[in-house]
Amino acid sequence: MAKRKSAATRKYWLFKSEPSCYSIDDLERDGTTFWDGVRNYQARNMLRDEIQPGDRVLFYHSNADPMAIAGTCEVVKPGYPDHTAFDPASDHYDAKSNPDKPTWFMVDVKLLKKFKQPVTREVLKECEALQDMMLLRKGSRLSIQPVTVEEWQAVHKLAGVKA
DNA sequence: GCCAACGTTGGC
DNA sequence: GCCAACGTTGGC
Repeated sequence: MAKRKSAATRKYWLFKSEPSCYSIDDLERDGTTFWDGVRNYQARNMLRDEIQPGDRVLFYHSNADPMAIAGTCEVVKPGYPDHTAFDPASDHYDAKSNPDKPTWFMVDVKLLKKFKQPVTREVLKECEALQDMMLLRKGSRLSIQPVTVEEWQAVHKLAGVKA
């Protein structure tokens, strides 16, 4: 699998997590983690086929107070089978999935930056440059979403951080 | 292949 | 806690 190394070919994404499940503070503690538990085919396809080492990720806290982009991370390992699907003890267990023919995939990410001031959903909604952002569309439930470079930059501007 | 019923997500 | 949007399931 070819690695993306240059900024020119880098892609940008947004990953959602409920902080009660896994937060940016957990990632700060761990440094690197595997992004398990995605059980949606559209998101799976991105994890398996599109997301590459060197790609950048906005870390979004969903179902939280406040809902916010809490920081960023970098993909360090491309898609590989999500072993939690085979573990009956896991919350993400999928009885129908088969280790010989994995259905669900995950990637590894490492923390890049925890924003000192998380960029809240409220602030995102007010930003002119983010009016088309998938995250802000009504009924948008995908937990893995593509982000444009312009959106990536706009979020950093709001965070007061160099992109 | 259609579609109603159901379960989940996630903002409000 | 509510409920709209969405994905999945299963009967036909």
